[in-house]
Amino acid sequence: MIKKKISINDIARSLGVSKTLVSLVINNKSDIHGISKITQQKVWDKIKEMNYKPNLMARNLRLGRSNTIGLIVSDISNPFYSRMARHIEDLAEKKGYNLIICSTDEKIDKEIALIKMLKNRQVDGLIISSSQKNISEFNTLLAENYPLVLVDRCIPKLKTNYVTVDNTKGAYEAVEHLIKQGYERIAAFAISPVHVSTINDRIQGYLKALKDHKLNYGNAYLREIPFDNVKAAVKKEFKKLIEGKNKIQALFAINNNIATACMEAINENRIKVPHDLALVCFDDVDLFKLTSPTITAVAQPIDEICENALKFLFAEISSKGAAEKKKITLATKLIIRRSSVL
Amino acid sequence: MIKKKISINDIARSLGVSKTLVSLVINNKSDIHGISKITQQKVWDKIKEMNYKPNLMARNLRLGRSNTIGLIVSDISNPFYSRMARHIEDLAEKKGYNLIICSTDEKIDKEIALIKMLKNRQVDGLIISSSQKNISEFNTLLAENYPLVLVDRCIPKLKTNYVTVDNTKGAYEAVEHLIKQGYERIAAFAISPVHVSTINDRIQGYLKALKDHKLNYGNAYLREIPFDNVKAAVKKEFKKLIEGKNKIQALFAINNNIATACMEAINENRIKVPHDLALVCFDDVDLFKLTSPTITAVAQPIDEICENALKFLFAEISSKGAAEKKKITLATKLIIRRSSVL
DNA sequence: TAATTAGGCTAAATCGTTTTACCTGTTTAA
DNA sequence: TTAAACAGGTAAAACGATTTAGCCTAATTA
Repeated sequence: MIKKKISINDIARSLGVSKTLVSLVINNKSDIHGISKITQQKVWDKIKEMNYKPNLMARNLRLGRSNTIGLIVSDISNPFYSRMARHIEDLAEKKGYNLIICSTDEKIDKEIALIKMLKNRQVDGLIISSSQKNISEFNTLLAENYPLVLVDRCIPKLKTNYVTVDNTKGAYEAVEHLIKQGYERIAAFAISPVHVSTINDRIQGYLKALKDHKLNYGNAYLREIPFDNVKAAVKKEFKKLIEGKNKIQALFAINNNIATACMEAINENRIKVPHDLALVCFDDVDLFKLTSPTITAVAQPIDEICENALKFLFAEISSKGAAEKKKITLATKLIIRRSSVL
Repeated sequence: MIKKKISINDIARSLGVSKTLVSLVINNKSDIHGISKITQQKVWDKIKEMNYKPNLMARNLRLGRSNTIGLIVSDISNPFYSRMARHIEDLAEKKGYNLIICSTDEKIDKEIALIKMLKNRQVDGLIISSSQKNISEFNTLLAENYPLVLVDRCIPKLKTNYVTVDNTKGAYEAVEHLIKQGYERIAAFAISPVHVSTINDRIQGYLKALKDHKLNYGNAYLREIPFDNVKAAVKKEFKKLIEGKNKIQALFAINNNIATACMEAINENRIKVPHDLALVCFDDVDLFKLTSPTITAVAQPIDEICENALKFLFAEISSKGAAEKKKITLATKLIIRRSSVL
C-alpha cells in the first residue's frame, strides 16, 4: 500500500490560492493569464517545499492521452526486437513518452487482445510488427484515426503507415551471393506463419534468385519451420536435407532464430562450413561475428527503422483528423563473412 | 486524433438506468447489491452492442492504481535483461498487469529520474536492477511502502525485497574451474561502475578463488572496463595482458558484454583458445553455445529470478501497510564448454 | 465623474470511473 | 396494524488534474 500523495489541492490550500492558479503556473500558462511573478514564485517554492508531483493519471484522464506508446512484437527477447525496443525507448523518452512492450508469440488472438488492451489504456499510439492477416482489427483502428505505424511487417491492402526493409531484395542478394560462389542446391528454412510479409517476401527473394540463375528446382528445398518449435524442427529437416545424393550445398535461414538453430544442427552433425555447406541468413545479430560456423547475414538498419517509425507516429499523434499515410522501405546490407561461404 | 469513445454514461443513458448500476454489473458486484438478473443481462447486451470498453485511465485514477509495473534495468537490449523482461511480461500479464520498461545506461541520475517518473505514473510496483549506491531515493520509496523488488543487484544496507544469485560463488566456481585445469595467471575484466553488487561480488569471488588456491598476485590482473566503452577498452587492455613474459593464461569476463568483447579481441589477435588462453564468463547467452572461441559460462536462473521477483512484488502490492521484506539468493550453474578450457 | 480597461485571480465544469449512502415500494413478521 | 426487512435501484461525492468563463478592484481614459 502506498501513502497518500499530496495533490494540487494541497498546494493551493496551503498557499491560500485556487488550484486553477497552481495549475496555470505548473503548465507555464501563468504569463498568458497574467499571474504575477511573485505569485508564480510562491507556487514554485511551495511545490518544491512539499515535493509535489502532478498525478499523471489524473492529468492524462483530463487530457485524453497517456504519453505512452504501445509496442507489439512477436517476442521481445528476440535480439532484433529488443534492439528495436531499446532504440524506440530512447527516442520516445526524448518526447516524454514511455513504452509498454508486449509479445504475441505470433498468436493472432493474443495480438488482437493486446491491441484492445492498449487502446483501453489510452496509449497514444501503437507500433506493431504484426502477425495478422485479417485486417479487420486494424481497420477499426484506422476508422478511429488511431495513431498506428506498422514496422517490419506489412499487411497487404491495409492503408496505414509502414516502415519496412526490402526483404525480397535482401534475401535475393543473400542467395545470389551463394550462387555466385558456385553453390547450386540451396535450401531455405522459412518460419510459420508464412503469411507474414517479411517471411513471404524473403521466400520470394530466395525463389527469384534461384530462377534468375537457372536453378530450376523451385521450392523443392524450401522448408517451413513452426514458430513454436524451431530448434527441433530445424534439426529434423536439416538431417534429411544433408543426406542422399541430392544433398544440399548451402542453406538460407530466414531469420536469426532459424539461423541459430541451423548452426546448432551444423555443429551436431559435424558439418564443415563452408566446405560441406554454406550458410547465410536474414537478420544480423552482434554475436554472429563470433559464431562457429560463421554466417553471412542480411543486416537490417534497426536505428533507421525506429527513427522513421517514431517520426510517422508522432506525425499522426499531433495531427488532428486523418493524416496522410506514409511508407518507407529501407535497404538492407549484406554482411559477408568470408568463411561462411567459399 | 482519436474519435470520442463511448463511456459508461452512454450505456446508462441508453438503457435508462444509472451509471452506478452499470458499474456494479461490470465489476460483478451486482449480485451483492441485488441487481436483478434481467437488468444485468440488459446491461451486458448493451455493452456488447455498443462495444463499450471501460476507460482504464479513469478507473485507475479512481482506484489509485494503474495495473502497471515498472521495470528498470541498465539496458533492455542486453540479452540477459531482455529475457528477464519477456518472462516478467508473461507472468505479469496473467495477473492483468503490463510492463513499462526503462533503461538507465548505468546512469544514476537517469535511474532516479525514471523512478520518479514511474511513481508519477502511478505504477503499482517497481522491479529494479539498480546502479545506485546512494540509497536515499529508495528510502523514500520504502517510507511510502511503495512496492519494490530489487533484482540482480543488491544495495547494501537497504532493507527491501531482493532476488539475486550467488554471484560470489558463481564467479568462484568459474575461476576455480580454470585453476583446476592448471591455469595460473588468470585475468579478470570487470565493468564500471564497480560499486554495483553483482560486479563487486564477482570480483570478490575471483579474488577468493585465486587466494584459496595460492595464487598470490591479488588484483594485479584485474581490469576495470568503463560501461560505455566496452569494446575499445577491452581490446586495449587485452593487448597489454597477452604480451611480455607474464602474459596471462586465462581470462574471466564479468558479464556477457565483456565476454563478447573478449572473444572479439581473441579473434583479432589470433589467439588460440584454449591452447593460448582459456575463457570463462559470467552470464550465459543462447548463442554462447556457438561462438568461436567457445566460452564456459556461469548461467543464471532467469525464470526463477522473475518468478520470485513477481511473487515478492505482488505480495507487497496486495498487503496493506508495511509488508515483511523478503530475500532470496538463487544458485548459478557453471556451463562447461570443453574446448574453452584445456 | 463615469466608463472602460487591465491586472490578478477564482468557481465550476469536465474527463470516466467507483463507491457510499440513501431512496422507494413491497413483503414479511409480530 | 405497524415496524422491519428486502428487493432493486439512484444521486452525488470522490479521484486529481485542466480549462472556460468570468469576477473584483484599481487604474486609466474620455
